[in-house]
Amino acid sequence: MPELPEVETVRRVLLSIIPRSPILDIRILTPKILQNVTPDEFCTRLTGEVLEDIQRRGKYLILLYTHEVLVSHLRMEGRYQFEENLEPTKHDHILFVWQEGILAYHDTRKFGTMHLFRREEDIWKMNPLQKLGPEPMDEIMSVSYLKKCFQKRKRAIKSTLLDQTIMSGLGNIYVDEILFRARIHPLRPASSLNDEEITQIISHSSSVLQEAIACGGTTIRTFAIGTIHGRFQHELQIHGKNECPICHTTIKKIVVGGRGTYHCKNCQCIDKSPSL
DNA sequence: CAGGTCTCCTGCTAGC
DNA sequence: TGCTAGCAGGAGACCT
Repeated sequence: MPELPEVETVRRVLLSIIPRSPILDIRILTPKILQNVTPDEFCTRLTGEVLEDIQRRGKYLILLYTHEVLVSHLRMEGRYQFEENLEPTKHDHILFVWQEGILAYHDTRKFGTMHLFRREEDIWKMNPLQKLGPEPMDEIMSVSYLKKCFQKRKRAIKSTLLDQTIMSGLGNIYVDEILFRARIHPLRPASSLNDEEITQIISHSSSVLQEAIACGGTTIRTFAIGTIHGRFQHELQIHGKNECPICHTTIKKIVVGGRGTYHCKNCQCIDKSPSL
């Protein structure tokens, strides 16, 4: 499933393959993907537009066209595929048509979303971007910032790190990896973390994401984004594993905030006393 | 405001 | 072999 590193990879690939010519036509096969505009409005406003740039914030793709901004979230299984001659299948929902070919938004579970804004609108003050917190590698990310966020939160650190309004970009798999590297139990109340542990979280969040971005960029086929296979899955230490790579204890899978959560009960102690 | 639960959706799998 | 119930999960809605 696409998380920040995958979205960043998609951003780079889309930048390289989307034609810099006017969109000739748009076909909406599944209207529910569109969040804040009608299908008619979406087609009218984007037809004739030319892509200028693509940005990313957290897991959102931000496509800047001449007069419009398309904000796309891939959720679980969303992906884009560009082909010269594309015959839509049952999971293709939105088609962007150029002289040079067709870009299809493909999403088996239809969880993905698209928002459309005008360039003059301040998208950072509107949903869904307005509530996003800083990314782990942003300058304003600091121990004092997170400490303040964690202060009144008694909920599990795992759930807290998945909250995109506090820190954006982390998904289920990466949070497990970060907490394992930081040796923090996923059920620890966020408010119980000390400065040293928060420092560890920031540093591992940043390094896990950057390693994953570096891996994601290596195995892309530039002609079809639907077939990205990142290398980072081979670097996972805890998520989906059976045995702890450090102490060889059997890894526990529990449910935290409704999310499958892997941790080593030996290396990631529930109380603060060091277990190594 | 914090936080828990439900919802969306469909492919996959465990169990019969 | 074939069927079905249940599960997975990001983020927003809704309730306490």
